[in-house]
Amino acid sequence: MATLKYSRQRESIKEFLQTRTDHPTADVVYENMKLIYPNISLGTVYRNLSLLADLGEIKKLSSFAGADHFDGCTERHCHFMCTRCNRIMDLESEGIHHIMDNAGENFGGKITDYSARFFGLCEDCLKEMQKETAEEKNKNKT
Amino acid sequence: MATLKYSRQRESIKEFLQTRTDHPTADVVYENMKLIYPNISLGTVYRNLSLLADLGEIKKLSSFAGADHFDGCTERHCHFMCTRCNRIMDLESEGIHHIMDNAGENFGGKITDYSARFFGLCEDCLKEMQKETAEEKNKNKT
DNA sequence: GTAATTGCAAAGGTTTTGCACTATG
DNA sequence: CATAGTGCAAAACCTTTGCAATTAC
Repeated sequence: MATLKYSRQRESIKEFLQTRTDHPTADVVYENMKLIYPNISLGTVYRNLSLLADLGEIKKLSSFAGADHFDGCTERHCHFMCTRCNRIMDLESEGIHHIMDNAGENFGGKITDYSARFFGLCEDCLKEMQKETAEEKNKNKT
Repeated sequence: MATLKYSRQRESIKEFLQTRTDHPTADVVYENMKLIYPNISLGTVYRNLSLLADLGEIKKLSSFAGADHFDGCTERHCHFMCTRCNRIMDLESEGIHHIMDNAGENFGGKITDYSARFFGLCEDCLKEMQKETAEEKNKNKT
């Protein structure tokens, strides 16, 4: 196995992800890294994101739409994605881990991990929608 | 909204997915459709998969790893992916739907759907691994 | 010095799209 | 005959990779 050497770029990428709660994509990480290292390349960002994920220091969130997202928080937790504004938010989910047991009950293999994602409207969009509905009603009255 | 017209290709794609339980990728669908329509194009397959998913007649399983997978079964259910052979299998999951309530408890928005995926070793791979472990032990003895 | 890491650019895999043509209703 | 759907090819998109130069140890 290759010995790990320090890299400023990798350290910055990790720190950046840890300060963000919005699960940025590789491209967003790249744009932000360019502010610190104007010559950094997208390849370096991808290589480091991949390496950090392998080391377990960040998490890669595949399977939302389009590009992968990255999460600086490595504790097992769930995500919510708003179908209106596409924001991805963390969700308290201690009480959910037990579904691994549920799922394993009628299953001959061995379940060691899971990923749960929730979809719907975030608080902000819910309010927006309610506002719009109210406006619709007013319009119909007049 | 555009009026829908019948298409043999689309019908075949839907039927094909309904006979399969292994969640094929677009490319696998394409290869199988070529047996029926030698001139069918990959673009047509993608367009129809996308259309069928929008109509709710199939389900798109985004990025487990690499290409998207498609599921002819549209009832809400969970999936298991074996980390050894990469097979994707359906999982009984009636008892899991309630996590939507759990997740909604401390959440200001509105949760309307979820997707849960499980990872680990499938029954076959579990047995393979046990066999290998046994062989290792024997080797060490002699 | 040796080997890991970088920047760059080219290539890879997957999916979408513009266009002229064909088939459905 | 109007227009949805098709095949083809090019492009778009996201990610990985080969290589020579740089940096860490």
